[in-house]
Amino acid sequence: MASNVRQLRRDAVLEGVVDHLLDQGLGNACLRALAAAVGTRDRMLLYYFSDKGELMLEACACIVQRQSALIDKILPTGRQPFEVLLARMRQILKAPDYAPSMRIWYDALGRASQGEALYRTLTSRVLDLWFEWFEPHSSAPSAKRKEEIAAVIASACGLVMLRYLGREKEAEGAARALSRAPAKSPRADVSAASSRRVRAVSRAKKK
Amino acid sequence: MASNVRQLRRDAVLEGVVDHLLDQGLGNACLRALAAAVGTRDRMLLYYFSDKGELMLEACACIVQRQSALIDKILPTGRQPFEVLLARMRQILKAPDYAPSMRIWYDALGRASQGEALYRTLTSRVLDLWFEWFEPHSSAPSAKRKEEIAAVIASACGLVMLRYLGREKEAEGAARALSRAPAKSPRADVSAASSRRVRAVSRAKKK
DNA sequence: GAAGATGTGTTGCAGACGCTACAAATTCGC
DNA sequence: GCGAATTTGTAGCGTCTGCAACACATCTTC
Repeated sequence: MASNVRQLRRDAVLEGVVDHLLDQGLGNACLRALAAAVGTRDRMLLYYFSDKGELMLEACACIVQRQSALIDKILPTGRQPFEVLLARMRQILKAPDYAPSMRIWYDALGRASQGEALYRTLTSRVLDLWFEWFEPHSSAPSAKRKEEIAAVIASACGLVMLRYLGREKEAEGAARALSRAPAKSPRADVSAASSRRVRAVSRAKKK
Repeated sequence: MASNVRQLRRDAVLEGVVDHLLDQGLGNACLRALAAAVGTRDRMLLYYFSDKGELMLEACACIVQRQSALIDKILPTGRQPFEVLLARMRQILKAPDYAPSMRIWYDALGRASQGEALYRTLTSRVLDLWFEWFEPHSSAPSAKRKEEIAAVIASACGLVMLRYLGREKEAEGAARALSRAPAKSPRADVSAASSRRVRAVSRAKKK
């Protein structure tokens, strides 16, 4: 019971820290600043969490969970082709609710690529999450499903990267190009087929 | 003449700093460590460069230049379709020579997405470079060329991201999926056409 | 209401960092 | 060879960071 209260307070602190991280990014988040954002002192953070590392780990886990909840609301039901999934993934990543986590994603990516263990596990976990999310939604034959999902994730991340670097327009164009058949100009039939699919997306969105 | 010598020494120091950054990443690179790597003291770095910021900026510019040289060696001549360009871009980004700059790229990306001005200009510059590189190499009609190039850049970055997060296999699969027509399963004709193109890639590589 | 457990505030250490002050050494023009 | 400018070494300031020590407050339990 006493420890129950403690847990509640700990969770509240964690929640506050997460909010602050989503708002400010994890770059140079120091204990004192985090504590101030939650309305307490660094002393308290180290009281609830053994370590700054533990705090960050739990905070990131919390962020992943929030992402998970968010994405569930947006994913269309039923199996969909590449273009639809890509459009949806982009829609998710662009959503105002989701955007802050994307900033954190890139930050974690940088740290992970530098070998920091904490962020390697974090990014790995998020990737797994994404793969899981799409598994029941891809219309690709099961043999190629994983490939197609990976393609969706990779291109969506690339597109959002362009966006985050201020190349919104280029990202839009690239999305269009990716949703066309690779052999677009000489094959009217294919681009017609793919634009039929694109229309299917917008219909799906309205529903 | 004296100032010429100074310039030479400055360049040598810069070169050393760049090597160290490529080797260790820019995460938490501090003046003292950089200086030690070059065989001097932080005092000297601040003698040659007014600021840590100036040092980092010039070092990053230097890295971009090295990238530029590297990529020129790999890009195929003549205009090529999406799949070929994508394959080439991936080849470039995967090249052992290039890998270290990719780590730095992600690092800079994280910092840029957090608003750090220095890294925003840096990433922007690299993007421009990539766009320029591909401009004369895309076989897309000029109206759609920029879109297609953006698509190549975005997907390649996404694929390499997967790679860097330890999803080599998934990245390979995704690359295969992206080089197929989006509507692969129901359309044997299109996938045949695209695999024809893939074969063209390997021929181009050998040359 | 005393004794112990649990929670909170204050203070500051030890190390890292960017950067500066100041002086010694080296180089250069003459 | 000498005076002056350039180049290097040393020391350390001021700040920030994670974290610990210690004391006080509050609560629980009997």
